[in-house]
Amino acid sequence: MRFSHQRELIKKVVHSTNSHPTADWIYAQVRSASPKISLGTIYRNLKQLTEEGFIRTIYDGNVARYDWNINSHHHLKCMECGDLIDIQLSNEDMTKSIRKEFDFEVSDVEITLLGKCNKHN
Amino acid sequence: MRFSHQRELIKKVVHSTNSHPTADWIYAQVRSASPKISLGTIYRNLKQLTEEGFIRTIYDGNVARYDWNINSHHHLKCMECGDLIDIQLSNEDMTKSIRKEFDFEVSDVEITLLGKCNKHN
DNA sequence: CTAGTAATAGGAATAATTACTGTTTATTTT
DNA sequence: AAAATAAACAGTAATTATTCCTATTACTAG
Ligand SMILES: [Mn+2]
Ligand SMILES: [Mn+2]
Ligand SMILES: [Zn+2]
Ligand SMILES: [Zn+2]
Repeated sequence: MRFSHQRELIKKVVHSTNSHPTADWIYAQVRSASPKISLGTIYRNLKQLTEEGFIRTIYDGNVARYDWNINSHHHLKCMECGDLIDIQLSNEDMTKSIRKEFDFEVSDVEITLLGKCNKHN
Repeated sequence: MRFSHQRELIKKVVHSTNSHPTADWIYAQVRSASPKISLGTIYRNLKQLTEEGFIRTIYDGNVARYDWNINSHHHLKCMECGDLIDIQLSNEDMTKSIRKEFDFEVSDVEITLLGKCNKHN
């Protein structure tokens, strides 16, 4: 993977926020620093950055979001405001018991817990 | 919700398979019984059936899939063939500890475990 | 039967994402 | 350092999934 100014910017933007941004949001941010960038470049690089392990892609309903935090963690999704909140759940036990019971080799666990966050009490 | 022939067909198709079909697949099936049906009708009714609790909508990456099984359960997703396999995980403990720790009221848990199913050993 | 309302078909519109093409640019080779 | 090579880019078209709109059809209550 060759160096690219655009990719560095994209990486920086993803790493700058905790909000699990969409491609579109990232596009808007990167644009202010590099106005000629195209959305295709955003998507292409987000995919590359994911493949190289610099960021993670997560799915929120039917849109992709990007996460600087590549450590294994999960999300609480508020049904009111849509926020995704990071959460840590040990999935080692799960992985083991699933290998045994289902003969299925788990390599990644995607968990989203839907509900209401404390802003809506 | 008034009776509709089309909706009954759609419900029947979803209930006829364990494969967590997409709207498109359902469309193809329903079409053979009711060739004039439109994709809009499929989506509208899938949404209604979900709202009324006859089926569940689940997200597989960025496409919606539909599940006749409305009981709380989760899925193993094979990264090789894309199959979704039903799995039961008790999420009561999880829900409780999250209420305590995050002040977040969980109403639904979406879990997808990505990996390889036993077809690929 | 007739009015009112719910549902439909068909197609247009939108949103997210990917693919294509000619041009630019980083890196390698001379 | 200049030329050659190949990766990356911008711009745009195409695709895919989904929703929205409109005129038409079909139940249902009066
Ligand atoms: Mn996260
Ligand atoms: Mn299922
Ligand atoms: Zn919230
Ligand atoms: Zn498989």
